[in-house]
Amino acid sequence: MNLLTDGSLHELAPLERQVLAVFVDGVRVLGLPRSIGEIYGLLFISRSPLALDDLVQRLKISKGSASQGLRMLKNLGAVREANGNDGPERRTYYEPAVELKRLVGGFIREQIRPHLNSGKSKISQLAETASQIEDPEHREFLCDRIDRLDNWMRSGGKVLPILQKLLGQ
Amino acid sequence: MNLLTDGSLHELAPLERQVLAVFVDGVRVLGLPRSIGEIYGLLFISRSPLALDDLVQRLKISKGSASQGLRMLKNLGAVREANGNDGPERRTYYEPAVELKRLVGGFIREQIRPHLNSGKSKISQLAETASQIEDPEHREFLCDRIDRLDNWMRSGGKVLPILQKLLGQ
DNA sequence: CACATTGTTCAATTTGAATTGAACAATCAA
DNA sequence: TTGATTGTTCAATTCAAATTGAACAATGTG
Repeated sequence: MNLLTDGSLHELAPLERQVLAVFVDGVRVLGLPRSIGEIYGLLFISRSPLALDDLVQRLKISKGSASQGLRMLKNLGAVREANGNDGPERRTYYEPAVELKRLVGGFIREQIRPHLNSGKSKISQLAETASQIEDPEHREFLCDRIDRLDNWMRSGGKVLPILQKLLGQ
Repeated sequence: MNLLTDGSLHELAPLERQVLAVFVDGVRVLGLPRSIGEIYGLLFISRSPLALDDLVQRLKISKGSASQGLRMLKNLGAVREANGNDGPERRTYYEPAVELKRLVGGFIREQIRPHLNSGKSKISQLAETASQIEDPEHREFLCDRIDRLDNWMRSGGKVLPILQKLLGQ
């Protein structure tokens, strides 16, 4: 039990609620679940790192959600374990990564790249299939479209690192 | 009734199915509904423009879905009405916009910008609220974080047009 | 006009993803 | 060892978003 009055047991303040709202619909745009926004948002607006239990109590979510949410945020590199500030505490505390560069990088790596890659392999299959069409005119049309698709993917792949660089301040 | 054998009444060919699959999970990454991917995908891989009824029959979706899907795609600028190829046909036929630039532009305009804007206004409210916190240390912390949030938004706003330009070939 | 065709709207339903909660590890302390 | 604390897993449930389908425009045709 934490003896310091750090507010972990209180209800959310109005300001905190508003911040959470911003993050909740921020992550929805990115196609991530609401709880991810709440967890990251609360860490973002908290002065000291929080443990899983703090999240459960203050956000009124289940341990399961908190655990899974933290895992995803760790994978995204959006959250890290706070290195033990005082003695050998057992619980692990988390703090947010607040550099836009890192957040964007993690999102691209975890959410965008995999889709781009699986897309590319699907498309080379498509090209194969299309090249075997009988009717020459139809085949030409299909190959043309698939080629276009392939170019989209390439463009995407090229733009991502640039994007990352631009957002690195 | 179309007398040309353009395949509108047939089942989807394997190749078409594969293309749809690519688009379906393409749009899922963007947080758009599956039907959007199917509709756009079928238009993309069809040699001639299709009418609402063609979509209903070939994709086996309801008229409602097709209508709403086409509306969204029109708003995104991803689909346009095919200008009457032959006489005064009553149905309207649709064809896909295939320039990446246009697709990205529409998505940014319709899906990203609105969120950025509403986010900005929420954040200026937040800054207001935070500046009224009593405790100076806490206030400073909060203002700092909110300022950071604001910077993220600005960065986003600046990067979008660059992104658009980069994808314009 | 009556009737057919094309398309829209929106309440009801379905579906898929997020969340819960209970059982289960794992780690430490007495 | 037992019990307390911290965290994970996953089947069951809940919930929000997408889809349906039926009623309703709108437009053309004889």
